[in-house]
Amino acid sequence: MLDPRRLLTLRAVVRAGSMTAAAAELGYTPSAVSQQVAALERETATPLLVRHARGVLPTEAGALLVEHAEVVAGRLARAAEEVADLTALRAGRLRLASFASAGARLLPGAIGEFRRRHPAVRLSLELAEPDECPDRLRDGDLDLAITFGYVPGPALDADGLTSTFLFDDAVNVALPAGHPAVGDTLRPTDEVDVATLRDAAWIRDAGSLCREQLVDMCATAGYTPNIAFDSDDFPMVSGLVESGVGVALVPDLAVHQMGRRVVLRRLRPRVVRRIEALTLPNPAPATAAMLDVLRSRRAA
Amino acid sequence: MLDPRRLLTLRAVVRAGSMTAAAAELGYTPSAVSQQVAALERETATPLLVRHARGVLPTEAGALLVEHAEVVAGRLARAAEEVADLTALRAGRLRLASFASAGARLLPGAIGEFRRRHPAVRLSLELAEPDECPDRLRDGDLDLAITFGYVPGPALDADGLTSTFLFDDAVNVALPAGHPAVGDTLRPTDEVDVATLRDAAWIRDAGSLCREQLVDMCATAGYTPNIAFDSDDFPMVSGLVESGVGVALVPDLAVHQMGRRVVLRRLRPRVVRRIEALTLPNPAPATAAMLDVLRSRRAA
DNA sequence: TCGAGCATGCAGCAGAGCTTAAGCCCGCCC
DNA sequence: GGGCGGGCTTAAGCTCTGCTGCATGCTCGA
Repeated sequence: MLDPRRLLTLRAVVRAGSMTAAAAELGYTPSAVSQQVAALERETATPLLVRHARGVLPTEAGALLVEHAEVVAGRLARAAEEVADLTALRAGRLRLASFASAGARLLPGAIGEFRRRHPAVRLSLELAEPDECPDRLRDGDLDLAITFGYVPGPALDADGLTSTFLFDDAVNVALPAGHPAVGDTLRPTDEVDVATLRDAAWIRDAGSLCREQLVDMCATAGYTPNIAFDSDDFPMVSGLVESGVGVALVPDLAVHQMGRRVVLRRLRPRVVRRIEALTLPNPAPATAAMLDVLRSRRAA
Repeated sequence: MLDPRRLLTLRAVVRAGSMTAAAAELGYTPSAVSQQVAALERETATPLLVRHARGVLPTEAGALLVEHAEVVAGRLARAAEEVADLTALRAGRLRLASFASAGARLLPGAIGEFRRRHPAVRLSLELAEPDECPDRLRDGDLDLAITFGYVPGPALDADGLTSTFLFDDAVNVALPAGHPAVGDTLRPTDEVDVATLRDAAWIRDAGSLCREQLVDMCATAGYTPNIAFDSDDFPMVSGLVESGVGVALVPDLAVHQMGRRVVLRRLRPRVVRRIEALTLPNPAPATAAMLDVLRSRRAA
């Protein structure tokens, strides 16, 4: 394969009409240009320029190479330009993933803000559970994932990834209005002790992290929960709670999906989901820009 | 503009899936490849690869650059290939020029031979007088010109060009059968002394070199020719000679265009046209190949 | 005949870029 | 769980490409 550097030098020479003029354009001495061309002629074993009193003219082979050099130069320029567009957020894509409740409550605002700032970036969003996100980020399937981890609870395996704390999402227990474990004495500000729910039937969020979290929480309180139902849909959970099938854990982010006859109370000991944005370290510009948006909205 | 070398390295890395594998392909150490990629990332101020336990994957910007690199690599390969085709005479063009009588007698055979040897080379031929050929060669309008110069006579201005002697084309005088300067005593092998044509009317070849040559020849013999007619068409010259308008100089190459009632005799002192092939020094392969053909036919 | 402009060759030097060696991180296997 | 191996990175050093500066040869125009 030919040396692209020399090919571009040849192009400059033919465009300029003389080695001296090309050298001036390229910021070299005529000697350097002459040597480059000579090397290319040696490489191709063909004369590429006919030397002239007033400069040089390309031979057939020279003209052929210049045509290719034009394409190469054009590509190099376009490549640089497009990468610059990418870094300046005048182009590019951002592939987001999030768990369902953040998708409904947190992201719409952030995405709106991002689109306002960087309208040229193509956005995509899909739902994904926290535990599948790290691998998909590492595989290059995703750029940024909104995940959560329970506190207390095991940390997510985010080795080699950068996690940005967004906020803590408090977890409530959802109870039917007259639940026996609650009685009539409950005041709106009261918390419910996990231990008092020992005999409750549980309606459990089917998300893998949430499944484990319920069991862990009850284990800490000294019992194994009686799980009556698994569901991944909060409106359905709401209906089940309302109709007295059982109680459920409902984080703040999903509260708006609960019917109004459901009673929501904080837990004691406190349980929160730590909401985070997960990215590769050294993220691409669009990803970094979205992190900025998320951070700025956390502050607000 | 981006460094094409580094761009191609990036391409190799992404294709290979790891820097180490790419280094092996390229014949470098992994360290060298890593430095190249790092330099490119510095140059573009953008991460191009995500580092992985089992190798690397391109980022969006990296994939973008690889696409461009593919085009560049393709062009470089095609360029090398096409130049190789040119040098191997599997492609290319050869622009010939010649004066009229060589075009009719010398070139058809040579061109046939050339086409047999190198059928892929596109040939073109145009008529051109010897004195315009050097400049057109130097300007790159022509690749090879068949020219002639009279001997004795001034040499053609072929500065900076290479001339290849082909053969000498003897010049005859064409006379009407019973021309007074000849009488009835002329035998077929006789020569005609230029001096004896002092009083002849001349029909002159209109080609610039030939115009001058007639005057020079007569001046050497001590007189100024009486020019009755200028023509650039040998059949017409033939007719004029036959009908007794005058005499004319006719080189061997044009003898076949003379009518059979015209008498042709060698001149004393001898006059020849030196037939040459004119090219640039260090000619392109197709041009060199045609020189070979011309030389080989000269030998035969 | 001289001077200006251009290409080229040579000597010399600077720096790009390679190699070697060591380190670190990650995943795997015993 | 700890050693191990594959892979990327960094630092130091060296090689060699490729540039500069200058002298030369050439052509053309005055």
